[in-house]
Amino acid sequence: MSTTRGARERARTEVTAAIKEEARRQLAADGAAKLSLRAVARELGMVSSALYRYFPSRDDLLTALITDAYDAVGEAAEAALANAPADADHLARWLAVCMSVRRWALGHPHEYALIYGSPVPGYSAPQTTAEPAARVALALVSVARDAHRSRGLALVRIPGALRPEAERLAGDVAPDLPPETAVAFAAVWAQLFGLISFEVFGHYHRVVEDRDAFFAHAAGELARAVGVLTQS
Amino acid sequence: MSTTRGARERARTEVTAAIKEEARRQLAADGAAKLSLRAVARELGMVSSALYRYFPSRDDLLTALITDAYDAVGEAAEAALANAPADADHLARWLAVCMSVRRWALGHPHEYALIYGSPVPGYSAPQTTAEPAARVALALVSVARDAHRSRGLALVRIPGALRPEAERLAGDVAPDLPPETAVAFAAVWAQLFGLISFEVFGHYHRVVEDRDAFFAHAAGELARAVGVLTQS
DNA sequence: TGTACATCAGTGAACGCGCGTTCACTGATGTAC
DNA sequence: TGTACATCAGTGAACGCGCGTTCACTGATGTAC
Repeated sequence: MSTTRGARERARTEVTAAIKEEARRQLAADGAAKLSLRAVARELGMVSSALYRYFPSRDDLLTALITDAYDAVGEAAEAALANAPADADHLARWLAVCMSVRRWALGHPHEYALIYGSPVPGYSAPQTTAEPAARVALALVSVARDAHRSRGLALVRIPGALRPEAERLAGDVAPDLPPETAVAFAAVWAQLFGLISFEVFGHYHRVVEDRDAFFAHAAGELARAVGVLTQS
Repeated sequence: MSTTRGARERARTEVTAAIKEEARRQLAADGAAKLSLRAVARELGMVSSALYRYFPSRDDLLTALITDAYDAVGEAAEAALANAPADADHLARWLAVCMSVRRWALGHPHEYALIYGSPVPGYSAPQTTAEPAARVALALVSVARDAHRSRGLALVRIPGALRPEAERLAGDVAPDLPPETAVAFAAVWAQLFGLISFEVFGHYHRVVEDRDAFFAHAAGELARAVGVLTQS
């Protein structure tokens, strides 16, 4: 009984996955704006109206892709942490996370653009995406937290005007970290994606050539900016 | 003769400007992907085919908007430099440039997205856009150069692996600056737009609240990262 | 185990829409003699 | 200064296309008794 009922459900999740997979293929080919339910259905050999059994509208399909993309890059970041060699110090683990995010972005430029590029016009992400969106940041925070615990986190300074912001931010995100670090962290978080976006979106063209070395160095400087040090 | 001939030409530039203006309005309303020649023509009371007297295709109109956007933000940056108080030190001038870019971005989010967001799918910017695209970076470089001339630029360090990249980069962009600075500068350049993009694209939602103070602090840290100091 | 009924995936046709681009044309504005 | 011709902006119709979404339907799969 549970197996037969499972059969229908299994079919459903399989078709849902196939739809998303094909949608991702088209995303990679033409970008988010041109993603079309009809084209996806066509490619899957279905009639376009059949997709409405799985996604109530095009926007819902987009939302699913966005959530998946956040989860994918978040998973990459978490895996980088989990797979770091046992003797890796805080800086090495920080770099591993940054590099895994960059690698994912370069491997999935259109999915990256979907979540870190221009917002899709007329579309506003529902609350649901907030949690997966935080995974990369949380992976980095956990490195800072480990460093803090083992006295490997240098204290950074912030202007007095940012004190209240720092307290609030630390309270929301990482109550166990110094508030100053939380502010530096937010800046570094945005800056990391600045480095990656410029590379993925083509702004390094004719500017930065040795991109691996450049990124490694820049990501290391970001670690320094939040106070993550080499010695563990 | 030159006045009459000027009349036709003046009309032409006026209509061209009106088309771009309306296109920018629609860009702000619906985003680049939905920019439509027909809608622009309709709004201007023209027939859609008439636009082809001014722009040979939709892509050419987009290119014009992109060039204009780069010029607009570049002009904002240059104006910030030009209007800085005479007694402003290097750091103050650096901050003025950064803030003018941010202000422009927040005031023109869709034009900003056009140039610093996801690349428009199927569209590739012609060489023509390269020069206006460089204006913001050049304004910042000029601050660093002034600082260097007046011994207000601290030397930064880079790993040996980046030496060749640094030499090449400095040679291309700023032969009068130390190569190490050129590398730091490229990173800071990408990071500045990371800070701005996250704000414009909504990633600070429920994260960073006091955005003015936050940006001012972060931009100051970027100055430090390239070695631009307070004392002039 | 067998039958009556409910659920649900997928069909096919249709609605109404907007798009980029081409083309032959009209009529006004500019140019050359 | 006047006239013949060339240039050019703008028109209106048309081509061919794809889109999101709705709706009544068929037929297979699952459920309850």
